[in-house]
Amino acid sequence: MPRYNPAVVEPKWQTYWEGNKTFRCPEFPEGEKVYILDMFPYPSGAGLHVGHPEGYTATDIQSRYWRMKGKSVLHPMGYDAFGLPAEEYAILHNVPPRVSTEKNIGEFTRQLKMLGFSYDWDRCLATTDREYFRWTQWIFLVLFDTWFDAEQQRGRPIAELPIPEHVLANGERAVAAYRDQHRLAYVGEALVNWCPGLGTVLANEEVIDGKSERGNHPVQRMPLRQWMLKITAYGDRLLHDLDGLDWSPGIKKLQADWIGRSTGAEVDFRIARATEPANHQSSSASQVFPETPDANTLRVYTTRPDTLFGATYMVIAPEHPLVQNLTTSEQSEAVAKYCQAASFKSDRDRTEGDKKKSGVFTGSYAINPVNQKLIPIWIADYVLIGYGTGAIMAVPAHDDRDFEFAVTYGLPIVCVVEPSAQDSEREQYLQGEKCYTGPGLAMNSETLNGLGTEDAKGKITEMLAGRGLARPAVNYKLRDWLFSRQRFWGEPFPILHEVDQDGKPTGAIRAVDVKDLPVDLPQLEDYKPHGRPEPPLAKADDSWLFVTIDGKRYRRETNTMPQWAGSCWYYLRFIDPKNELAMIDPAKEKAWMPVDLYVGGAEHAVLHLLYARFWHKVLFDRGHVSHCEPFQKLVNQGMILGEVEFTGFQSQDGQWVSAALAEKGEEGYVHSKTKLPLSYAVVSDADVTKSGDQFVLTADPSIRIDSRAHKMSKSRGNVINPDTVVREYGADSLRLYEMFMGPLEATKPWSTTGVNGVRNFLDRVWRLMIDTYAEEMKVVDSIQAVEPTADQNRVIHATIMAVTRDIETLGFNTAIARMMEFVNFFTKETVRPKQAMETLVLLLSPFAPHMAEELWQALGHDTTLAYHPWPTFDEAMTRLSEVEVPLQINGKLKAKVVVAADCNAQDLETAARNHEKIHELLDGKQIVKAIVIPGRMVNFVVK
RNA sequence: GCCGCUGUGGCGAAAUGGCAGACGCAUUGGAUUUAAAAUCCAAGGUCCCGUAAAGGGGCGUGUGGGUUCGAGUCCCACCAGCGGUACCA
Repeated sequence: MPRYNPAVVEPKWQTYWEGNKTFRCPEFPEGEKVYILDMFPYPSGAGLHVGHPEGYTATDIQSRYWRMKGKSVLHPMGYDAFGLPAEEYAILHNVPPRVSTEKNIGEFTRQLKMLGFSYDWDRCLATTDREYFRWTQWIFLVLFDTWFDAEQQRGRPIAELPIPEHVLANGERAVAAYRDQHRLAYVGEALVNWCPGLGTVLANEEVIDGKSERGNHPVQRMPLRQWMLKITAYGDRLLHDLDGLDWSPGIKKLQADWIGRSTGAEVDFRIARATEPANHQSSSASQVFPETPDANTLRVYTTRPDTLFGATYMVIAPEHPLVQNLTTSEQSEAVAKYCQAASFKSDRDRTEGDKKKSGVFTGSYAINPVNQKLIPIWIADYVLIGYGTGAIMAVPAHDDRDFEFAVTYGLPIVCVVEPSAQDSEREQYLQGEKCYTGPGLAMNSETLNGLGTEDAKGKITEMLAGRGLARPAVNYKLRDWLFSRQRFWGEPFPILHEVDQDGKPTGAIRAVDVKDLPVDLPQLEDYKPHGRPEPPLAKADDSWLFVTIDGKRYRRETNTMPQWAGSCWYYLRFIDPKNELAMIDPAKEKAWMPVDLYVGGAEHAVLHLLYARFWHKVLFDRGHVSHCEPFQKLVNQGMILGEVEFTGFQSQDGQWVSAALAEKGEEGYVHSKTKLPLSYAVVSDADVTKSGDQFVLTADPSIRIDSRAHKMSKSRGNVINPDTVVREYGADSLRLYEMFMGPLEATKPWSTTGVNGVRNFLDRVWRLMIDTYAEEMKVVDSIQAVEPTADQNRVIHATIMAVTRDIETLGFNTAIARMMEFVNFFTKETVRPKQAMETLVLLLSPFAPHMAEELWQALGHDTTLAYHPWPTFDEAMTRLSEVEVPLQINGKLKAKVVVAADCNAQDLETAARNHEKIHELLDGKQIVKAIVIPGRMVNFVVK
């Protein structure tokens, strides 16, 4: 085999690895362990795209590297296969979801194996496997069996939930209902996102701009009884435990912002009734802040209690329970009209566009507890019923939204926080002409005057708390996780609803016994959604739907779990994938967890990672896992864009229009002056010239051409298929190219000539060692069993040092560059020490494993190099005996001098002064200072 | 609007505060070849002065300031592109 032919080499080694189970991972680590995990793919019908191998190659390099460093490496792969896209795909192709899913999994597996990843395939799993979702259901039962003890800040068994006296007094049913309310998995009436297009409800996280993330269908808000998971209980821990994780600050911030913890105070405002004097009460009757406000009290949440004196009106959400109560007869018509309009508005309408504030006056007033002033109560949809108390005190001087509303409706604006004296807009703030949201000194606030914002918050909260009118409060943007879906292709809930003789639910629920898990999906002819909120599982036969236990009749829960469920814990199952007795063997869990490196796309920054962390914490609280966080180090690979394209714009009559004149219109692009529609066309790079900092048409330089890479998409036709790349260049080239493109975390455009470039490098490596003219596999004659020269040793050791460091820091692009330099160097050497060649093969093996194995064999080894010790280096060998030191005058490079590498500062300075050119330049100048750094540089500061 | 990321040759990119552009693509020249492909070797930031060839000098990391003997790197302000997000009181 003379020439490098990946089409032969690659399948050969894939077969070898598979046949010898080269990458089988031991049950328990032997020595130090490392758990390297990819975000498992969703096996869509489209197959792997080039974004997948990017992260997978990065983890594969690390896995192979650590194996050679002697660690026990757990590196598994599986499939996240339940959920909407798979079901939509099955409907489209008119096959049962299980059939199409298994077919897609087969295709993904073929592609992953084609790329030579060193997974332990014996651990492969899919979330749709009955033996897998059995334990997903089991974990759901753990959630169902857990309540959150706010005092201890941890989840505890439901049996330990203290039952209040008054509940106990109401008997067994009341106690059961009380327990059900406190479970981490509970049924709640929630204003949900119902998506008729998909026939299911969606989590808040799955709704983008009032449309479904998947399919872009409109979403309506409607109240439905749904399974919820009490993730909010873990809000503080999910936030706090981010501190100890080795994640990028950006991702941590995304999670923190999503959790959205804010601190402030709840304050009660007494509603002014015509029948009682305005200052009837200035404190609550009991001097204790009531758990729930009475009908004459409007409770608000504020993060700025220091601005209470500036509260000039109040706003309640249109859905607020006090709307009726507060509306006076004169206002009732206007209020009814406004609230009705608000309820018909979709979330999209509410938030779209310029967000002009609208509202309506209720006719009622509240009493500001700090100064007894009467302030009007308004209704406006910029206040959300689902956050805080659904009501706010409006401080227009210090809140942008309140300011805008106050200006619209002519409400008073009173400045109570003094901006700094240096502020150029200070006067406008003080006059209430502009809104000041920063900190400052309290003013117009009686006893608070002169206090800083933080001090004022504390003081006023304390004062009002003493009168039973306020308490410190914490709020989260995070909402409880809506956990049920009305679709077929998901895990059934292991829950039974008791029914009476007429088949009506009694309200009692019970868990399916663990021994009866899994609850499998029923056989259904027609599992398609029908646009109504009853789940398709309700169409199952009675034999599936109804069960009788201990003489009681039950109907199964017919909702299914969302796609996130299976991906919340797959990393645990990889550790013990075949365990039939438990989710995981605790000893194995302890030995392998946590995940040491988790690599995947940033699109999972909030959803998957937050949900998985939540489940993990519950399992931790209940003693099933030993660490409180699952993923120690997280790295997000950047997106791979399509090839860079030059795009020009053309008007309807085919005339070129400069990109400078094109702007985005309602649909597509329009001419910025004439507003006529423009079409865009890809321009060949041969017709484009660079002019200044932009590109123009060579034929007409007045036409500017856009140059950029776009996201790969079917519609744009710029999708790169890994199969094609492997066929034309080989898997090793694909792997190497994706690592060479740039930093792992950066967004990078694809370049086919770039793939060709790394293939070229692999060819050079091949020719460095293999005699391409020989008939048989044979190394070149220049490879000899001799000691390397000093120069060769320097290159060898410097390369080992750099590649080792770069792999550990995930700097794969520079590691490859170092190996290229190595090859460039040794290509010129007529004698190539065998030891040097072996070193290169070992260094290259994590990146291009097929070629490395083949060369390793050609060099005379008869086993895989996968466990061969990683090359070591001697830093002393990397140093040159002489170095060239730059000489500067006033920081400007003027000359260079060659000195011994160990030359001390004094000798170096002397050498520099004696340098002919420097000597000349220094002549007649006064040297103020000389900065001399041995081995690096000399700088003379002169006057 | 807010948040985040990114601005370095024709392109992808390197560079513990110390020689900007390693490595690769594309380009150009040379060697080899009957020829081509392939391969090997070499060249190049830019402007100015100068020359047969040399050589010499200035300017260069989005813009403007600052810190420093010295800034692509640190600080401040701004601009542009990309991505995310949407009234959370």
